Amino acid sequence: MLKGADDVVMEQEDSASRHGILTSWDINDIKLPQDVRQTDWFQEWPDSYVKHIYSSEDKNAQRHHSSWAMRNTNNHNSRILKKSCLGVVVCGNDCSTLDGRKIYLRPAICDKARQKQQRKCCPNCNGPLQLLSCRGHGGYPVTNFWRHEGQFIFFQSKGAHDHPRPETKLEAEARRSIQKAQTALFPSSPRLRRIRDIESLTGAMPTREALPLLLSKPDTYMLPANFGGHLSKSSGEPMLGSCSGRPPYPRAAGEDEGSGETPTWIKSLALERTPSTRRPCSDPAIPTADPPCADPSTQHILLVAKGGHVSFGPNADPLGIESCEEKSPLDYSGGGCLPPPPYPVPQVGPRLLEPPRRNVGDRSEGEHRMGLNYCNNDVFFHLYPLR
DNA sequence: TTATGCGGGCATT
DNA sequence: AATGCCCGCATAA
Repeated sequence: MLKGADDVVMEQEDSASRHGILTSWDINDIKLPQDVRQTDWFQEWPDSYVKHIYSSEDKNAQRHHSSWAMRNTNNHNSRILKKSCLGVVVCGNDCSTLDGRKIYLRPAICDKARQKQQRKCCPNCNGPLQLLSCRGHGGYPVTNFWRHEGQFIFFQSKGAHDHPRPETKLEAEARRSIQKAQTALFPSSPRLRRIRDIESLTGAMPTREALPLLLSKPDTYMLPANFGGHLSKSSGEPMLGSCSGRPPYPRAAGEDEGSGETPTWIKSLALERTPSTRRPCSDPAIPTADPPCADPSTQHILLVAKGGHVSFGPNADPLGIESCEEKSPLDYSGGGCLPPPPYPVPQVGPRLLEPPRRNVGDRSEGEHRMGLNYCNNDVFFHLYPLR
């Protein structure tokens, strides 16, 4: 990020003005423009210092959605909703699969759920998970502001995300649905429940053979048609993560280069339901080889590629994995990745500047507590004897 | 159970 | 005073 924030803003406003888009406002202005000629498509991945004006009819804007993991932040201003980015959950081992995919999980928005999430293990190498916090706004998390004014919803983003994109909200929701289906299919036992915990967290999926069974509520797994745009209103609305990926005529401002990055497994689910229309979008890169960090029996996991793609490992036995949550910190030299690094090596991006945070030692999450997330190798060795 | 929003409160600048 | 963020609470999905 070599450009200054002001440069970025100016460039974007130049670009926006060329498109006849009104950007000469700030979210804190007493009066916001109401002579808006054109509203924006909903932006799934707003980044940098962008502004958007959405229609107040836009469901996603109404809900202040984002595919970034944004949490509410109190700014002591009830008129302007402020949200700050939670970053992305990565593998503390910085493990990769054979095809170079990284694990980028979506941090839970709810504090309690996020703490629970951080006690779990990497779905790929079983190493510790690490919350990579966002520091894209002067060392602080990127902030998004939402303000409802008249028939418009004004959106402003401050800061450029300095971390990879997490899995989308849609993927997380689909996972939860699948987890529910699993719960219905497999009556609870403590062991199964813990397995499901991991699957819920990581996106681990049932075997493909089992999927049709689990897709008993097909609509649940289809992408919501209202997530991704609003102008078309009645039909043809671009879907978040849909195969079409992009709106038919999106605005240039804040163009979302990632909107076409459909998670492979969602594509696969869509393919299962609508093969004739979805087939051209299928991703041929669904891995067929074993990922490097896990026993083949555990590879029904969600893998997120560098570009945000998601795919599944080959079929797996859902009983082949055991949770290591809430175990004492231990060396994880046998933790799936062979050979493992001698210490966690988060390398998602250089962190040259410490953020101006206070009471860092008191913080209950983020990089500083990754040491608590290590897994119990006794359990792990039991399940994954060294070859 | 989790996401979301609100607002009190505290520390820092 | 502005800002950042923690926390608890309430509500919705």
